[in-house]
Amino acid sequence: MATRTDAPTRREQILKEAARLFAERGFHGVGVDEIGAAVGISGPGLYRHFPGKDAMLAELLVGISGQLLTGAKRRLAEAGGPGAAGTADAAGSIGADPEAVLDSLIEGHIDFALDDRPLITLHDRELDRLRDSDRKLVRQLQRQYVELWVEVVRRVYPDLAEPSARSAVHSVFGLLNSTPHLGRPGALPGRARTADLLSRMARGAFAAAGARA
Amino acid sequence: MATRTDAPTRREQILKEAARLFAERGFHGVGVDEIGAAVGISGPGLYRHFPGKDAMLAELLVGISGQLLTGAKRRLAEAGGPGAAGTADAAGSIGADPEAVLDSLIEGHIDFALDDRPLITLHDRELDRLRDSDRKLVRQLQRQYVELWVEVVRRVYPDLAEPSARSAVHSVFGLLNSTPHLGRPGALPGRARTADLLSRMARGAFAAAGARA
DNA sequence: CCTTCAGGTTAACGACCGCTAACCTCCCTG
DNA sequence: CAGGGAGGTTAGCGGTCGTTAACCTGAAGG
Repeated sequence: MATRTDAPTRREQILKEAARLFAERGFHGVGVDEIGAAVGISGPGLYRHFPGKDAMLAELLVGISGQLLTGAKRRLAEAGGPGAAGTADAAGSIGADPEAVLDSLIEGHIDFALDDRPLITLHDRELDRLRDSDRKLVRQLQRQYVELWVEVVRRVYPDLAEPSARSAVHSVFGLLNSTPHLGRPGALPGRARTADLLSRMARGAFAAAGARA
Repeated sequence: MATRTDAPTRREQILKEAARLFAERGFHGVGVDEIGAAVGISGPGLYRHFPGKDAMLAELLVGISGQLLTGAKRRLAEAGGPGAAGTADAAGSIGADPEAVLDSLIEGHIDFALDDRPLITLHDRELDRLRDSDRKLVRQLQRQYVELWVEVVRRVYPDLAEPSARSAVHSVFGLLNSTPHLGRPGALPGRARTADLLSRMARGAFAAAGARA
């Protein structure tokens, strides 16, 4: 996957601006004219690229969920190590150092939360505005992502019962997804420092959850 | 403050149902007719109790912020202990055991997050839909609440710089406010167990943030 | 040079929504 | 037993919004 250097397509511009506006004012609070204006065209011109306003939200949410899940699976496979390359199922490849895998998952989620704040906001806020089929798809991707985390967490903290582990995972998501509330980017003590703080807190939260539960 | 035993007034019914609907589908996603239907009257009947739809949201958000702040101040004063009753300013009364104060703040926030889930959802989601004056008021109350936490946290972890402490507080709010994602009430391992888990995780997160920062 | 098509434009339609107007009906009170 | 206010009702207005229709334009291709 080479790094993108070419200019973003009009479609991508639209998705990016729509994400920002939806995050700022909510799906119903943004009109198609505003989205159009944000990319320099006006109103109905959007319909050359998307069949409707709903479709933009759907593509955003499916993209987010898929990206999170894909990234997590990749990290899990990598952390399995070259020695475990032959392992068939991803779940089995958590391997010898589950703690490193958990750290990697945390790091990946933090990267996403810091780099795509509007998407993180949408991700758990506008899900109910989707058509039934899209919503089911997104929920399925989200559930897989959660279950992947739960498995890793339980590998690190075997005493943690599954319902508690799932609650803990959701809570840590809440912690990591708090980045939109951390002030405008620039008021932060630096991206690396913030990422480090979040990572330490997430690990600390899990450790506290897993201690003699 | 005696415990309420009398029936809720119509106004209170409306606010409760409006909070639930706003949390479920967003402020713009709910019509006044639906709010009316939820309390057994229909549409414009609401205007006998509120000057407009905006006013309902405003009252909800101001109420939430005020209630959180008031509760926190009370806990801080109580934890100051009877011996510190003469202390003038609240900030000065954190007293001998700041860790106990922090635990109390956490407990209070958890109670709120578990008992009033729709309000917690609204609290950081629909703030921008308010009139300017109301939004300023809510933000001011929220900021005071945050600053109160920051002071206590820095008392417990003196090595933590202020920006980091503020980030940590916001992150822990994210953690505690994740309760709406924890599944329908009943799928949880019991309220007390959930509260305990959240409390441990919050303390663990703060501890990890404060360790040699 | 003519055609085609991607990607725009403006006008306008139909639905919905917040809110007001006008009216009705108990229930309490002097 | 008047009467007045609290708390409803339905009808409807005005504005907004998503979407469609009809039209335009510049660049690529045979």
